[in-house]
Amino acid sequence: MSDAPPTLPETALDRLLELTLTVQDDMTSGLSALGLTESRTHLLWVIAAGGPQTQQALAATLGVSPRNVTGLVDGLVAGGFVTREPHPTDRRATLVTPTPHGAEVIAGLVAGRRTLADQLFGDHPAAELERLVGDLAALTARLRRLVEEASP
Amino acid sequence: MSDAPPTLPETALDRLLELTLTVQDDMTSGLSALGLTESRTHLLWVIAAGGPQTQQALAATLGVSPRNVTGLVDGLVAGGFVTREPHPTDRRATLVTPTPHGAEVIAGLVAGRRTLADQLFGDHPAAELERLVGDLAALTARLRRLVEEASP
DNA sequence: GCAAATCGTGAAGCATCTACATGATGTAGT
DNA sequence: ACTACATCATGTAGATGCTTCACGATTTGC
Repeated sequence: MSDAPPTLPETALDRLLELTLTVQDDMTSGLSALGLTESRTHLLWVIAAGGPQTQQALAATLGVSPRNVTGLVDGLVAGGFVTREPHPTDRRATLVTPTPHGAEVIAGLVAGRRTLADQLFGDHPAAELERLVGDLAALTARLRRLVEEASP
Repeated sequence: MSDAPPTLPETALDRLLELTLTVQDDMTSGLSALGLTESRTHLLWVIAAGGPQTQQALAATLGVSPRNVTGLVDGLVAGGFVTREPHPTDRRATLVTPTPHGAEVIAGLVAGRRTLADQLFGDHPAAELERLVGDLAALTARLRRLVEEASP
């Protein structure tokens, strides 16, 4: 097929996409060993950060439909990671609450995150790391702006 | 929940994950407008790069099961992006071949990739870009090594 | 030739996601 | 208080992406 040599910006984008895929792989492979999937882990992580929440709140935070949260919570309940507790004041709602086992797994995830971060970035000089953080943040912000402009 | 302030490496990892998710969003939103999904686009991209191929070859390149490729090609055929042509020498195999419309879409994807790359990186000085490319490549290589060590 | 490997796909199943409909409950307005 | 309307979770139905196992149709190696 017609092969123009990739420009430098194209190379950068390709590397970025490659890294994206690799990060994805790394996450999922580590998670499946714990009996977790990526989506369910994301939900568990949100609960870890924000405490027991209604499924509506989780849906808003995760950016998915409330119906989908029902399914994700079903899976986490089946795995013994969380329970559905009655909401103290609203009988329509349930509070998705980590079990002791779920809390253990969350602690493991937090520790794993730190370990991975150290393995990846631990030996970088602080100045260089801050520059990288700034680069990544700037890229993210720019991408978000592009997405919003495309679909207003 | 217990909130230790994130370390600098943790911040870097968080930014990386954030960027990963944003890239994902950007890709899928642009693609759905074309009637494509990410997986099917990935397959189309491989065909664009390597020409008409058997489904076995596509499965190997994509890293998925041959059975899955059957489904992806089904979708692309239904959308008029590709056809299944008989293999010239092996009557068991089919050559997944882009239609004229599929070729157009591929050309659009190539152009879109360049546009996005320029929007994201076009105004970075070349030296800085090369440094970023190096950083991203090094991160990818390191991650891959970690994945392989974890599951040999 | 004949047995073994290969190609594509049917069948069955799981996970993520969607939109729409429904019952139960909460809230606000009159 | 009673009626509307909004909200919470979930049943139903369907699209997509992925897997493994089984099977018929070939090709290939000996």
